[in-house]
Amino acid sequence: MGTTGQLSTVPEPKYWHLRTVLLRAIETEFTTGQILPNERELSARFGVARATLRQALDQLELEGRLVRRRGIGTLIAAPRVGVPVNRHEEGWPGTARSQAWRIVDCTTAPATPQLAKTLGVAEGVTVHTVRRVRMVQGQNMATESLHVPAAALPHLPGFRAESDRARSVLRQLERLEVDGESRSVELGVAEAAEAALLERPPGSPVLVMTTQYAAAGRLVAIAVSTYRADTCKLTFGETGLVEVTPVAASSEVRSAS
Amino acid sequence: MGTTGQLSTVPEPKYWHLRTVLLRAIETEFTTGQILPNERELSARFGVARATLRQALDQLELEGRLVRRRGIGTLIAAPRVGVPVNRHEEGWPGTARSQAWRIVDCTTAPATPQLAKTLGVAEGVTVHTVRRVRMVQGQNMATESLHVPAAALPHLPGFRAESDRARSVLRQLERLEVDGESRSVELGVAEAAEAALLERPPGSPVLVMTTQYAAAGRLVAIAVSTYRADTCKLTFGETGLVEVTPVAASSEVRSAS
DNA sequence: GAGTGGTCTAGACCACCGA
DNA sequence: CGGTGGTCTAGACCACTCA
Repeated sequence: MGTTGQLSTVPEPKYWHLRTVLLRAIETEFTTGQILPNERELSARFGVARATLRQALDQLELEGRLVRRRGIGTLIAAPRVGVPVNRHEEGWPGTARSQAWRIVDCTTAPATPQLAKTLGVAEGVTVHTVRRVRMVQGQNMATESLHVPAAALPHLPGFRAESDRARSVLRQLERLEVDGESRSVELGVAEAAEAALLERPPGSPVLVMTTQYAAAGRLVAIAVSTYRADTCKLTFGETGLVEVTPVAASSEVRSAS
Repeated sequence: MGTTGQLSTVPEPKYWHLRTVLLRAIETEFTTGQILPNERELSARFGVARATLRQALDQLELEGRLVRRRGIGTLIAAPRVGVPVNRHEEGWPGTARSQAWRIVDCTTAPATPQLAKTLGVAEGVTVHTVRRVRMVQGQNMATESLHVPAAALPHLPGFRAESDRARSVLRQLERLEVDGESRSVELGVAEAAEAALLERPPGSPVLVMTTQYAAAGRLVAIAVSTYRADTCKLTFGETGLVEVTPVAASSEVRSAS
């Protein structure tokens, strides 16, 4: 019905058509880990400039279908890893498989205006910040900055070595009865610091998850987690249902009807 | 010497430095909706090729800071809109402000192999697919394909007009006691069909949310939702906590210490 | 050193928008 | 119409990896 005639639409850009062609090739003729022909050969084979070919590869990389390694080549990416982000499974310190998180550093400093506003505390109030990295399948998948107002942890022992203080903060947080959490997810790019921890170049796409933790009706902590968008699929499972097979684009599912 | 000190780190790429400079300018000298100087002037002003400038703008657009409109110019983007994705708030048909969803079409067809596998049904089983569009603040923010095996809706009335059938499917689904849902979120790009519905060019970044709905321990529906990544921030709120002020990159928060 | 992807250039033409 | 962003080209040089 409402189908806008394909007739009136301008010819598809070359790079988009290329992407589609390459995607089909990836799905039918290549397997995970395999190396594509190099960019100069591909661009010659398709009769386009290298920049145009790269535009197509950029798209496929954003979709998580390709991984490009300097000095090596362009590889078929493995399917994205489903990463659970439930508090009681993996998202909260000390619970279950918490060894997946590695503490990077820990600072205790007055809240910046921005952070104070986000935490709902007065500017300059002391805030503990624990930064850690999440490893999944041997890879750094995410970095997280956990911000906790010192006032929320009344029984924190005195000064210690940085790593000990980090552990103390996490332990104290565990003891609080966290009774609510609110999350948001949006697209971002990795700045220099995160990029280094994630072993990716600056500007790499990431999924930024912001989690607010509440205890006794008050906000006690905020975590800003940065997940690699190329290899991660965040999973919010209440109960373990069937595992999700990638359905690809919904339009593809539909178009098969 | 051969030492790998920070000294030897390669100079930052021009486009990345440009991005940082422009980001600072955006935050300090411009306000939402304002138009940046055009690309040719900016590239001249910074002494780089237009392609290099565009690479910087691409990054900022991916971060949701800029919107580019052909024939108009490059505008400062409004902050991302927090879009609730709770079943009981907005994510489920018929509940509360469901008028935010507009039905596009509805098909009833045998399941493709891929869809059958995802739904956990036999291939070729009849499946209803309702496609709809979610509007927020007057804009199309997401498209969704809701797949429901016909067997899960035993009391569906006979043949009807397409829009009536769509409504029947949604109504029937409401009556089921949905007792669990499992979600996943990953990065994707809009294919032609979604792109048109979202009023964006093909290849635009999107957040793909896949939701499995269970009733009586069985999987009764799967929804594949495609949210505009440029303007959306998905919010998974259990309880209405404080609204999340964008914390920006976690590293920025830290670096202020 | 040979081969790879990453960056950058200078220029061209196109599709779209508003006056 | 003139101005905007979108696409595409042909070429150059660099940083990285591996043999």
